[in-house]
Amino acid sequence: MSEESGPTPIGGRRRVSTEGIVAAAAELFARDGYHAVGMRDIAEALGIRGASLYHHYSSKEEILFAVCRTVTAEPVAQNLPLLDAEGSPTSRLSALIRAHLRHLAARRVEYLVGLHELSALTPEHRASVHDHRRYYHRRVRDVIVAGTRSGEFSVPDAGLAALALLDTLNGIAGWYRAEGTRTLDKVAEGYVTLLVGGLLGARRPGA
Amino acid sequence: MSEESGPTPIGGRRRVSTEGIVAAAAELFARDGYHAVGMRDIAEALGIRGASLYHHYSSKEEILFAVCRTVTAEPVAQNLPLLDAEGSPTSRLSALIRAHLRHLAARRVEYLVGLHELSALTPEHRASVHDHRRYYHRRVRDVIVAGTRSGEFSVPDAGLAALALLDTLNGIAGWYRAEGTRTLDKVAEGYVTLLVGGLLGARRPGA
DNA sequence: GTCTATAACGGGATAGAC
DNA sequence: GTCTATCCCGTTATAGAC
Repeated sequence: MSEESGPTPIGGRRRVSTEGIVAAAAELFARDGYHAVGMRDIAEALGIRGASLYHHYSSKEEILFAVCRTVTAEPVAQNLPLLDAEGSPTSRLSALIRAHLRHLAARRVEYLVGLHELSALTPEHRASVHDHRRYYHRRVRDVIVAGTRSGEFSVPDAGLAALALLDTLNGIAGWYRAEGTRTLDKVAEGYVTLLVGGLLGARRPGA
Repeated sequence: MSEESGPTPIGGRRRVSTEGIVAAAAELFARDGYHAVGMRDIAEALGIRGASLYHHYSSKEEILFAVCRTVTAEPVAQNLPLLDAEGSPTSRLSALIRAHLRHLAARRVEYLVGLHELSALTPEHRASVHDHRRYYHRRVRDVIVAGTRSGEFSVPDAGLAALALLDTLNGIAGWYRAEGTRTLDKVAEGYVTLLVGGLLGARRPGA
C-alpha cells in the first residue's frame, strides 16, 4: 500500500486544469454519490495524488460547489435571455426548452449532482444554488403567465405548471443517454410538443 | 466521549420496530445523503445504540433496500391494479395519478431516497429496484397506448410521454411540503388536468 | 434486545521536500 | 504544482456481558 507504481503509467508529472477536476469529480459524484467519493478517487481519475488537488481547491465541498455552479449560474446566464427576445410567449418558451435540453444533455452528470447533492454544500453555497433555481423558476412562471394573458396558454396555476415543466425537463438527466435510441433532437421536439402544445395547451402553433 | 448519559433521557431500554428503523433511516438518508448518515445517527434517532441495529438488519445497505422497497414494490402492488379496473384509459390513468400522488405524499422522504441513492445498493438490490420501476413505466406506457388507439389521447411517442409523466409526478417529492400553500388535493387535481387533459391531450373529460 | 468495547479500515486535510 | 508521509477522526461490523 505504501509503494505504488504511481497514477501515471509512463511516469512524469501531469498538469490538470480546474475544469478537468470539476468534470472528473462530477462524473464520480453522479455515479457513486458525493460522500462515497474520496479526494483520492478524484485525483486517481486525473492521474495525480490526492494532496495535489488542494492546490486547486481548498476542500471537496468547493469542488462540489463548482459542479453545482455549472448547472445554476450557467443556465440563468445562457438560457434566460431567450425569454427577453422578440416573439410570442409560445416561441420564447419553446426556445428556452430547447436551450435547456441542449445544456442539460451537455452537462448531464453535473445536473444529476446539482439536483441531488445539495445537502453536502455549506449553507452559503446551498443558498446560492437555491436562489438561482428560484429565479429560473420565476422567469418560467412569468412567461407562462404572459402566455395565459395573451390567450395562448390555458393553465389555472402558472406556478404549478412551471414546477411541472421544470421537473419534466430536469428528469431527463436521469435517463437520457447519448447512445440511446432517441436522439437529443427527437427528445427535444417531443418535449416541446408535449409541454407547450400539450401541458400548457398552446392554441397557436407559433413555436 | 466514553461516558455519555445515554440516548434515552429517562433511562431504561427501548423497543424498536423494523418499521421505525426504516422510517428514521429514510428521514436521515433523505436529508443528509446515505453515505453521510452513520449507523450511530440512525440509532440515536431511535434512542438506542448503533450496535443494537444489527439485531434487526445485518447492514446499513439492507436498511437502504428496505426504504427503497416501500417506493418500488408498494406502488406496483397498490397503484397498478387501478389500470386493470373498469373504465376508459382516461379514467384509469387519472385514478393511477391520484393514487401515485397520495402514496408519494405519504412516503415523500422514502421517494427521495429511492430515486437518488440507488448507487449505494448491491447489484442485486439495485436490479430489483430497476425491475419494479421499468415495469411501472411499461404499464403506464401501455395505458397511454390504449388511450391513443381509442382516440382519447394524442401523443406520437407513448414511451416518451410515460417518462415525462412519471418524472413530473416523482419530481413533486422534491418540493411538496404538507405545510405548503397548496394542499395535496389541489396539486393532484392540478396535475391530473395538466397531464391527462394537457400533456396527453385527452379529448373526453371522463376522468 | 440492548449494552460496552473494540477491531479493521478509510476518510479529509496538512506539512514540507522537490 | 505534484509528491510522500502523516495526523486525526469516523465508519461498519463483531464479540460477549447482561
